[in-house]
Amino acid sequence: MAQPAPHQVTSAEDIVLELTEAVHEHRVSPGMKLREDEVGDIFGVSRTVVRQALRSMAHTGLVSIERNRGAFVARPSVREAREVFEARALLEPKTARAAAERAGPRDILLLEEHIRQEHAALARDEAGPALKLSGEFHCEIARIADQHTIETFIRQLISQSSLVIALYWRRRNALCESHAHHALLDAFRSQDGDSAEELMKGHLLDLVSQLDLRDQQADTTSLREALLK
Amino acid sequence: MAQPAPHQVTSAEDIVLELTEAVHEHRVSPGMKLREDEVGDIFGVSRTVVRQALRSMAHTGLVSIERNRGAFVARPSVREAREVFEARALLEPKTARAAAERAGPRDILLLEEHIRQEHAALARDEAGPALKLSGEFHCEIARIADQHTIETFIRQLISQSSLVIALYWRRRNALCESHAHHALLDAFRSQDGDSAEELMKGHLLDLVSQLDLRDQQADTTSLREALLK
DNA sequence: GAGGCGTAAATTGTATACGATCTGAGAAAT
DNA sequence: ATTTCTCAGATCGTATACAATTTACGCCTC
Repeated sequence: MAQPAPHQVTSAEDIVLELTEAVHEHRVSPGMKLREDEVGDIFGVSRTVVRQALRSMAHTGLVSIERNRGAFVARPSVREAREVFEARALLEPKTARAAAERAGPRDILLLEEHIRQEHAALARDEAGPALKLSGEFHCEIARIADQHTIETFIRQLISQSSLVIALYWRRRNALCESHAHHALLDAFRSQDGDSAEELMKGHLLDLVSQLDLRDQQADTTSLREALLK
Repeated sequence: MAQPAPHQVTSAEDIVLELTEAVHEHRVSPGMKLREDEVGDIFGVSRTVVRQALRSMAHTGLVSIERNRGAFVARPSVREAREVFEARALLEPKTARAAAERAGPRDILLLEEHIRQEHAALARDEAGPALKLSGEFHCEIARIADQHTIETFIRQLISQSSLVIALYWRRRNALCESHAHHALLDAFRSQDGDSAEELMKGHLLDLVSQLDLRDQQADTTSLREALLK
């Protein structure tokens, strides 16, 4: 039953990383139950450590914990989905500006390599990994801006965006993405903060426009939530 | 030894609230050690629950946990202090705009009452409670803007600001604060988003300008950090 | 067959136990 | 006197044990 761990992990942080990657790659879906024993068996640790990891992920909004009922991969509501992208709209454009103005040759190379990997994943038709890479591109920009606090927030928002996309994405093509990332890279090359800020703003609007965020309360699991919340 | 809890608490979240309030009111100082069984004795719960609370607070940046060494009230570096206010500068002005445009009579009354309490605390010369209230004013604005995700971020930043102020505040007078809050309230009354945004921007710049953020690496505890980080 | 009801199994919440690591005081060496 | 070493006490990290709660299945009633 308990098949050996992906690679033997020891700490709670390792479990967070494994589970987070699984969410980002859409290998686990919103709403999926995360039983403590089960996760513990998979990674070869006791529930103590699993609980740490799950609570940690609850903090970043990837997991929602319901008392006495357990942990589930979060299911952002339409409203939460909107809020995530509104928060991104406040943080990311200005961060892209700062990053563009600071970016060194080393950063440009990293971003180029990153975009190459995105293309490669898409070429191989691996939607999950492509999506994860696409998110990491945004995190990378925050890192270049050298704003650790903001980077933490953006990471969190990217994570939640991954759930939002799983729930509300219209088409299956993520092709538009790479164009936007390419354009950003150009702005970085010429250290053009203005362009970077505008491009990021537009990119985020583009993403939202591809979502289907009409109110759709009724759902399999949401009855309980509708009555209790 | 173990004197009865402030009020008997049961859950980890209660401990988080108690400790957070203590930090906001500057009853505990940055760097203070938080031993697990000491905290457990105070609140009458086992280490299991205390650890949950401490890890939760580590996530919001109020506590820093060093493996095998324990939890401490966080000591933001000068750099982190700057980053906190740069993040606030990205989030709060636009949030104040949105709040001003949405604010209803009910919200105005709440803010008025809030400012009254701030004054009262200052009049009684209770610097701690006054500071806490001052922070809550900002949180209240985020709440009025009705952006839960952003509110969470702002709460976190306010918490950390509390630590920053404890470490880097120049004067002891927090008088300027209430003027700024009053001006914001006026903007809210007239639903003037533009003013609210500008006032908040200025208010934050004002706050930073009152901090002493010169590099001052050398410190009692920072030697370890300097070598390990 | 549909809908409650009750009890047993499953699952989470909390406390305790035990091993690992760190801290600090005192002795020995330079 | 200073430094280094040693060892006991203190503290943290993880696993396990037990209590509280929820879930699920069978049973009864209609």
